[in-house]
Amino acid sequence: MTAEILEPRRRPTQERSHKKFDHLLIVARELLLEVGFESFTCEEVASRAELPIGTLYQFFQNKYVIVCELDRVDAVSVRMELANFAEAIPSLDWLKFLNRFIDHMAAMWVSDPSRRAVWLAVQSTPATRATAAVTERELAAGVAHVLAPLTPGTPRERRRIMAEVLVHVVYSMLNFSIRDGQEHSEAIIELKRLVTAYLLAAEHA
Amino acid sequence: MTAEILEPRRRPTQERSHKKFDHLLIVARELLLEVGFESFTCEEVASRAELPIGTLYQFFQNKYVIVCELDRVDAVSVRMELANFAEAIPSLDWLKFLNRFIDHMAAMWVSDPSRRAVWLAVQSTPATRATAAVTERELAAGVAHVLAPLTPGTPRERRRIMAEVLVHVVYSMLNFSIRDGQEHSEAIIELKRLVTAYLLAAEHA
DNA sequence: GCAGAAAGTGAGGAATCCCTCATGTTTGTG
DNA sequence: CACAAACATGAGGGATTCCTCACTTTCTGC
Repeated sequence: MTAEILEPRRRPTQERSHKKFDHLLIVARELLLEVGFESFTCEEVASRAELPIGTLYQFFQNKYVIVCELDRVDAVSVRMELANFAEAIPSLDWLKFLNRFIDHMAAMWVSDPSRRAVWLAVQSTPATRATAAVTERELAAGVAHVLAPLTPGTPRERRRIMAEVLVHVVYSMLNFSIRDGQEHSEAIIELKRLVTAYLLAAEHA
Repeated sequence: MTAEILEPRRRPTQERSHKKFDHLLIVARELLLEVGFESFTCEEVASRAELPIGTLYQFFQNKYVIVCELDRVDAVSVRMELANFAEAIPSLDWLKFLNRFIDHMAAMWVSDPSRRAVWLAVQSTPATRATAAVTERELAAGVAHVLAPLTPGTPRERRRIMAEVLVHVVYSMLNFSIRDGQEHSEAIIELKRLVTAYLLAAEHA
């Protein structure tokens, strides 16, 4: 049951294709936000990017690979933000830390709606879900790493699971908070309550 | 922003079509579990049901309507179970009540994997998501109703939101717990911890 | 038993998508 | 400078899916 990870069939080495590769991803992201994953086609991406379809297929076997790549890009960005936060914030008050980070994530999803579109896309088919699960687990590992010095009492394995649950719940509630096309900030408040209660309970256990 | 609800174009009144209607739904559910929503086609449903394609289109405009109908069926079943539970269990210990009900839901998702397939399907496109959101909100209203006598201190509006969050988180974590095609019971344990902590925190606030 | 409503049927036109592949061009390197 | 590797291109074959619509059959109520 090794998850087949969807990767671009080829990554550019030369500058010229590098630009095309990146441009395709930018256009793909816009299109995804605009039409949703179902109506998202490779042909339309190539056409909007004003690149021949053959060029797109040089890099991406199909649309699943494209959205997985977009998801990976977003996850990298989240991991970087997480690292920044972890460095900048006095590490003792980890509850405040998490709450702020959740606010930050929510702000990102609002300011850049394509993040949600990408997340929804990768969740929507078995193949992309499997790839996204790996990406999500790596992210969770990062979260566990940040949490480690702050919750020394928690066993390693337990922390791993908690981090995975946290990541999953945060994404799922972020999604929930944007139902009907606009932000519902109460949902974010509840998310913070939920996460806070969960972590406090774990600490006292 | 009134959500367009996907409904069958016609519901049977006569017995003969009633049977066909139900049979189509049964077959559709099997197919959905087998191939996933993307590869799920009306033609294949009709073919497996050994009914002409025209008959299917008598009832269902397209595949989105079919999965929304399946989702509705499942939601009705959950509401009934919820009512049963609410009646059978001594109502004082509502935490135990929720924990048991979550176990029950998990058991259902394990014993009937098509439930997850249906849930995933309705989550995967904008149109079905909107319809499913309505169904989910109705379910949440039911949960709020059950919770009401048990948490008299909580304001009505707050309880409504909490119920919606609960329902959303439970489904999302049920889904999480079945990653990779098999149950991960730790995830269910964490779900119960999460929900318990959330509710306790709300009670003490 | 009859009229009108409900239900049943399936061939087929229209519309996409997918993605390869044969051929030509550019770039990097020894 | 020459050769290999990387890159670029886009026409088109193959495969699906969608879903209507004109016509027939069955049922139901009076």
